[in-house]
Amino acid sequence: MDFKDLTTEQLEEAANMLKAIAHPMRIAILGYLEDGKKLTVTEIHELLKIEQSTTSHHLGILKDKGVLCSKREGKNTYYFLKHANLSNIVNCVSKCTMG
Amino acid sequence: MDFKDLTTEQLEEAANMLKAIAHPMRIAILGYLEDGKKLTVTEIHELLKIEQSTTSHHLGILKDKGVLCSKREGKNTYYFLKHANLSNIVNCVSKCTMG
DNA sequence: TAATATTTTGGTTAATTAGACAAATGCAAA
DNA sequence: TTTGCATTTGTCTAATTAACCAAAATATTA
Repeated sequence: MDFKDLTTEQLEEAANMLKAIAHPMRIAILGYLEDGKKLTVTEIHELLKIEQSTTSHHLGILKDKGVLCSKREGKNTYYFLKHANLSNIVNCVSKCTMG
Repeated sequence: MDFKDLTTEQLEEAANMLKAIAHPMRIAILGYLEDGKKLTVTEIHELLKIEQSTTSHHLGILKDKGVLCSKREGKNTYYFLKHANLSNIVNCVSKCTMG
């Protein structure tokens, strides 16, 4: 692939996705959503020990920018990765912080 | 790898790297630096048709957050990827904006 | 030394973002 | 319908970021 072929719109969409991911809490959230896992807002807020409404905000940002999808089932809303390979991004950048 | 094992510091470093990349111009810059390519500030500013000092600013951000390295040779400063696999990030997020 | 080319830094203003809280909405069971 | 749980939305202030321009710093050449 040749990135020089990306349009301005595609560059901005890509930037928006990365901007959505580029936050410690949101990276941690993605860490829990590998391999097609689906979690509710409450589960994530308990796992990460952050305010429930703050959790919802972060999930909303990730969904809005095309990183996550959500599906309501009864009282709960389950969140999960829109593209499986988005885990690679977190994977890759994490590797860089370790080596 | 288990992201739940990442420390707060590592999460923040990862977030800072992604934040540095998460900008249309900076994604475009990384697009030109695949495969170990090295380019000068002037070359990049001409390729992207943005102000020279703006280019330097963007490169400085990428270097400061550990995405790029630089090496001065004579009058010129060459910039290049610090980790080869950082191309994967741009690659991955670009794919998501195309399919 | 002086002049030129390349790059970095600093100052400014406008725009965006984070985090907290409160209020409102959606759903299910009694 | 009323109650309670889960989630979303709105509002606010503080902090961060972008882009431009001008000035300074670094290195080469005359």
